[in-house]
Parts: sequence; C-alpha cells; structure tokens
Amino acid sequence: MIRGRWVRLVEGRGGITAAAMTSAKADDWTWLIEYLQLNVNLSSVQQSFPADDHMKKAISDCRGLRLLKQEPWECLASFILSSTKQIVQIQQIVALLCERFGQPVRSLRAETWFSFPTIERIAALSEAELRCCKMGFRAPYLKGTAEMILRGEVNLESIRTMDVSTARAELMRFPGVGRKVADCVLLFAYGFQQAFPVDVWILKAIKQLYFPRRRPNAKKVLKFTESYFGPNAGYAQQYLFHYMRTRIGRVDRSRNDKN
DNA sequence: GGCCAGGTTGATG
DNA sequence: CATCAACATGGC
Repeated sequence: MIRGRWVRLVEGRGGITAAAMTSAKADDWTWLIEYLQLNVNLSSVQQSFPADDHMKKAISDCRGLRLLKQEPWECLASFILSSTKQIVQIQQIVALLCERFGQPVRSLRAETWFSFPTIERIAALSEAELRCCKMGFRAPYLKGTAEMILRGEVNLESIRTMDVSTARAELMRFPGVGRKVADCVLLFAYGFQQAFPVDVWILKAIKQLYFPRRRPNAKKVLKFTESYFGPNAGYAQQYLFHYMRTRIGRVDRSRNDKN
C-alpha cells in the first residue's frame, strides 16, 4: 500500500515491473517513481561514502539497496511503535492497526487490503483500542502525537522546508520521539540524507568495525557518524545496517556478546 | 523462566 | 550532564 493505493511489484530478469490500482491516469507512475526514489543516482551516492574496507564490503553485499520516500505520518507513527520491538513485531503491530482502523482497498485480484489509518482516526481512538494492537506502552505516545498534529502544534508539511536540525527538533516535540526515531523520519520520509539513525544494530556495528579496541559510548559514536559518513550518511547507515544484519549479525547472535 | 528486541522518558546523583 | 530503571508484549 502506497499513499492509499494498492500496488504489486514483481522482480524479473530485466528489473522490477509494477501493477497498481489507482485513480490517477493509468500511465502516470510519477507517484511510484517518487516513492522508490528512482531519480537518485545510486552509484554517485555510493561514491560519496568513505572508502574504507567496511563500506566497500557493505556496498558489494547490498547491491542496489535504495531508500524509499515514505509518507511522513505513516513513517512517524510506525517508528514511534518501533522502540524496543523486533522488526517482525513492529510489522505485526502496523498490520493490526491497518486492518482494524485503516480503509479497505481492493487489489487487482479483488483481495482486500488496508491503508494506514489517518491521523484523525488514531486521535479519536481510546488508549485501550490502540493497546489491542499490541503496542503496549507506546499507545499514549501514538495517540498524543496524532492529537498534537490535529491541534496544529506541529505541521508535518512545514517540516519539508526546514533545515535538518530545526526539522529534527520539531519532530522531537512529539511524545515517544527521541533522536533515533526523529532521524528515521527525517531520512525515510523527508529525504534528509544526512540523517544517521543510531539504533542498537548500528551502535554495535560502529563499535565493532570502527572502534574494535575502544569502548565509545553512544554519544561518542553519534559524534563520529555526524562527520565521518558525509552528506549521504543516511544511505551509508542503511548499507551498514543491512550488511550487519545479513552477515555479521548472525554470527554473534549464536554467542552471547554484549559489545 | 530469563533475556532481549530498529528507544524514550522521568527520576536520580 | 550522565546514568538507570520502567515501560508492554512476544519469541526463543
């Protein structure tokens, strides 16, 4: 589901083909091109990464990895729900939210899918109704955020034209939104490619790869990332994140190390 | 059963 | 400012 539309993407030999249900003109795919960020030149982004061995390995391991341009509200809400949850569980919570409080949408195969619930709908729900989607203590954060937006305290659209630090500070006014979640929304929804979300995986990766003999705290690591990875640091973050989870990650999960 | 998961918050030194 | 427990819920 992208911006309330159903779309199916299929990977084939020559690339990806798309089929969609849309009220827009049938041959107008600008919304999808925008979402997939096909205008971004990947190799020039990759060339802006630091040329160390880890980044080189991450690039060759993650050929073709791109960032999406997601909708601010859906992205913000999803990452508010992400704290101390495993990725599969976050997906489950979001799926429940959509099924219960989203709009039903037909696919080309006449299946029913559900859009992400609107800000108004979330704000109107009780905390108990939200907790039924298994989000636990995150429920008041989500509801509070929706209410702030409805009251006009923060305007999600106006963030598009702010500079990155102002935008980050604006996002961090929401309950349940700290530095990491704010950076995720800056990167994945607003296209601030400098934003570098530091989560537990990246923290572990940076310590392991760039400070193998030292013990920098999270603050030091953040400081390091701000200057080291360059103008497309957010892309570098995704390459490292994916590299870490698919390669290195599996190895130390069998052991029990807290680096 | 204990530990941990794409963190944030509010209370303490 | 730095540290730390608490916060729901589920999987291994």
